[in-house]
Amino acid sequence: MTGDDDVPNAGEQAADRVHATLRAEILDGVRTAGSRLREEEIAAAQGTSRTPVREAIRRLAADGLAEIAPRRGAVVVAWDADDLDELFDLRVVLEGHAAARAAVSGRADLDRLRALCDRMEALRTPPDYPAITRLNLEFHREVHRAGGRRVLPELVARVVEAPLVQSTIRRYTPDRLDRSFAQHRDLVAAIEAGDADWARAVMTAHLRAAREVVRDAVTNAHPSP
Amino acid sequence: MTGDDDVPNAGEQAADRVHATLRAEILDGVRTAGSRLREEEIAAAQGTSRTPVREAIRRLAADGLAEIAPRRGAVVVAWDADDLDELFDLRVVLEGHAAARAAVSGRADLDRLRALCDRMEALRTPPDYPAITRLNLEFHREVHRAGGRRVLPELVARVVEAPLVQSTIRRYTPDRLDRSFAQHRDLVAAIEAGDADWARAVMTAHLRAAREVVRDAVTNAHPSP
DNA sequence: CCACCTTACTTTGTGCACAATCACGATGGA
DNA sequence: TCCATCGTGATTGTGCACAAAGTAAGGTGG
Repeated sequence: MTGDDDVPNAGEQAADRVHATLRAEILDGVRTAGSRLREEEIAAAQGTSRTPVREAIRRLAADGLAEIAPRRGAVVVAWDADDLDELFDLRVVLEGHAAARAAVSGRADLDRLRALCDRMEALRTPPDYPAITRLNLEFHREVHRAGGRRVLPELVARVVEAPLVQSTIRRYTPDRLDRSFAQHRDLVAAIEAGDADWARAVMTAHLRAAREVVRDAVTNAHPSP
Repeated sequence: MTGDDDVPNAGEQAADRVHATLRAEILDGVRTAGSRLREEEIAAAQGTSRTPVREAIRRLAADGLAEIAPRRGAVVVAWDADDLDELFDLRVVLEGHAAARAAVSGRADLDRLRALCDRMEALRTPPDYPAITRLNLEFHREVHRAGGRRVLPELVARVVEAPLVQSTIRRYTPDRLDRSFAQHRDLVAAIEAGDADWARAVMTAHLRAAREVVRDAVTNAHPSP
C-alpha cells in the first residue's frame, strides 16, 4: 500500500500535485478568469520550487485552462458567450459521437452507469450539487471511455472540463435536475439496446438543455462593463 | 526585422525550437514509433540544457505525439490499426463539423482556399508529395479556422497532425490525387454556396477515401511479427 | 542450471542561481 | 501639460548540480 488519496497510479510527483491543485482551483472558481499565475507565488504556496510549477502551468495551457504569453506569464483563460457556444457545439459533436459508439462497442459498463444514476438520484433532495457534479462527470467519462479507445476520451475532456461547463449543474432547478437524471436513464437504455442513433439523440438533447442553462447564466450575470 | 525562419511570431525561445524540431522529426518518421526520447541526448543535439528539452517533451505528450512514463522517460507514440480507425472517425466528426460551420460562418477566405487548390494542382505532374502535403494541411487548416473560433482548430490539430495521417498523401496514386483535388474544389463550392450539409458530405467522403489508403498501407506493411 | 539479491550505472525529478526581458514610474524637455 | 527617454523592480527563461528512482549486469546460493 502506498497510501494514495484517490488516484490509483499517483506518481506522487510534485508537478502532478501542483497541476491537480491549480486545476481544481480554476474549476472551482477560486482562481478567476484573467487572473495571473505567478510561478514564485504558487511555488511558495505549494512548498516547492518554481520548476514543478512551470511544468504544471504548461500542462494547464495544454488543457486549455490557461494561456501563456512568452516572457509575460500565464493567466487563467476567459470565456465569452461565443466561446461557450463553440464549446457546447463541440460537446454535442464529440459526446454525441461517444454515445453512439458506446452503444455499439460493447465496452460500456452498464452496471456502473446504473449505479452512478442511483447515487445521483439519491442526492436529489436536498440537492448536493458538488457531489452530483462529480458523479455526473464520472457518468459522462464512462460513456467516453466506452465510446473511444485513446484519443476520444482525451479530446472530450478538453471540452467538458472547462470552468463554466463544470459549474452548470449547480444552476439546475430540482425540476431541471429530474429531467437530467431521466436523460441519463434514457442514455443507459439506448446503449443497452445497442441503438447508436438513439444514444446520440439523447446525448444531444441532454447537452442542448445544459447549454441553455449556461447561456442564461452568462447573459444574466453581466461580467465586467 | 528579426530574421525569423518561417514562423512570424517566433518567440525565439529554446523550448519552442526544440519542440518544433522534435515534432518535425516525429512527423517525418526520423524518430520511429516506440523510440525513446532521452533528455540529455536531445539537449546535446540541440545545443541547450535539459530544461527546455523537458518542456518540449511535455508539450509533445500534450500533442499526443509522445507518451511519458514517470521516472522512465518518454517514447514516441505507437499507433495500431484500431487507433487509426478511431483517429479517422474523429477526423470525420470534427472536420465534417468544421466544414459545415465554415459554410455558414462567413469567415472562410475563399480566395485563399482557391489559391491553395491552384498551387496543389500545379504540383501534380510529377507529384511533389512533400509540397502537396504542406499545402493540403494549409487548406484543411483554413477550413478549421473558418469553422471554429478557438477550441475547434486546436482539437482538430490533435487528430490531423499525427504521424501516419500526415504521410497519407505520399501514398496517393496520381488518379487518387486527382480525385482528392476535385473534392477540395467541391468543398470550396459548398462553402461558397453556404450549404452546410453539402460541405460536411464532401469532407466526409474526402476523409473516408484517405482512411482507406492508410488502412491499406498499414495492413500491407507488416510492422513487426 | 536457474532464481534471487546486490551493486553499479543511467536517467529523470527538483532545487537553485543567473541572465534576459518586460512593466511601470520618474525625470527631463518641448 | 504632454511626450519621450531612462532607470528600477519584478518575473520569466535557461543552465547547472544534486538527489531519487529505475535498469541492467554480475555474483551467489540453492
